[in-house]
Amino acid sequence: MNVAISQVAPTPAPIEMADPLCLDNQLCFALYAASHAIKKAYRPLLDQLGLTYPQYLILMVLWTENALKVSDIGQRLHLDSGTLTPVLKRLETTGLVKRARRLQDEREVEISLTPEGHALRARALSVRRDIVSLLNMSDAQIGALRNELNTLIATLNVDS
Amino acid sequence: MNVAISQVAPTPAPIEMADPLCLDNQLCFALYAASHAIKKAYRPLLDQLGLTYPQYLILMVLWTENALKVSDIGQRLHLDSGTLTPVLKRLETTGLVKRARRLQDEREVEISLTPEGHALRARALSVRRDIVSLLNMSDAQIGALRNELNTLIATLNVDS
DNA sequence: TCTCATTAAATCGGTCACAATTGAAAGCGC
DNA sequence: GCGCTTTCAATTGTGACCGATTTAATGAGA
Repeated sequence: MNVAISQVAPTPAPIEMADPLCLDNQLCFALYAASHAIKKAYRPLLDQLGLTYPQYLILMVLWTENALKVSDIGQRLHLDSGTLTPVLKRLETTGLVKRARRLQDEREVEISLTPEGHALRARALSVRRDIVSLLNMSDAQIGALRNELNTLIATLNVDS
Repeated sequence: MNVAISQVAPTPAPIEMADPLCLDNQLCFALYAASHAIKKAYRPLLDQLGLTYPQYLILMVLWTENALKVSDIGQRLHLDSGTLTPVLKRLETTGLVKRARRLQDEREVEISLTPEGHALRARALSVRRDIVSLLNMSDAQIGALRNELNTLIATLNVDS
């Protein structure tokens, strides 16, 4: 499509086929770009809820299992406290979650939803519907792709 | 798995199946996690080359087409100057690329590889080989997944 | 020629992401 | 009790990302 360089090409070198370092041949770049593309698709919808994408993921965890330790959330999202702590503080500031040291073990901080955080779930459902319709894929296709990716993730996480 | 086509049982489902906001049911999270997992797999290998993952992507573009404008690189990687400028400056600092205003249009900055930048390509080839072997997938499987993702990216980028 | 709009890159502010370190709390072995 | 190690969250420093704005150069029109 837009492969043409506007300038006069000084080197008409023949394109090597299946260049192993060509961007278009990279699964890793496809993952990178797809991840960014979907974040970008979510942004305008999540903006209306006052959420960023990582914040939405954290809430999704909490909507399923409320009152988790920071490390539990981290285990589900594959993130550490260095990433989560500041994001959780922002969610606390916007009034969607509470953070409290556990009495039985003061090292742990329990994250739980406020009523506002709970209430946001309903609006998040419509966000998800909008995204699914944007994807232009059947539920089966979505599920198949998701499973392929989950297999890949498992492979990479085992022998890291 | 046991998604019943039949009518809903008299009792409301004890566990809601196919929770639409459950993390494990999200394609978007699978993409997010897979993207992070592959970045993590690259990190120890790229560390040996003194590169970060985005820097590696930029070099991959330049190994295919040298001497591009900032916006050309941005178009290929789906990134803007706000992201690229600082990364390109770091690549300049480490001596892998040069940045120079174009004489015929002083608004444009041309990015080109230094000899060191060119030389790094050989070592990058072995990085790619290591990653491919880690994936535990055939070339055909990798290509198929890549194509699925590229289709998804195209869909999302059209109707943004 | 002199505006005026357009374009390209850079800048700025805010948010993630992660490695490495810190500090506090808990558990242990004696 | 008393050290020693482990565990958990927080902190720090670096490097992306992106939206919005700014600055400089170009091009078009009156």
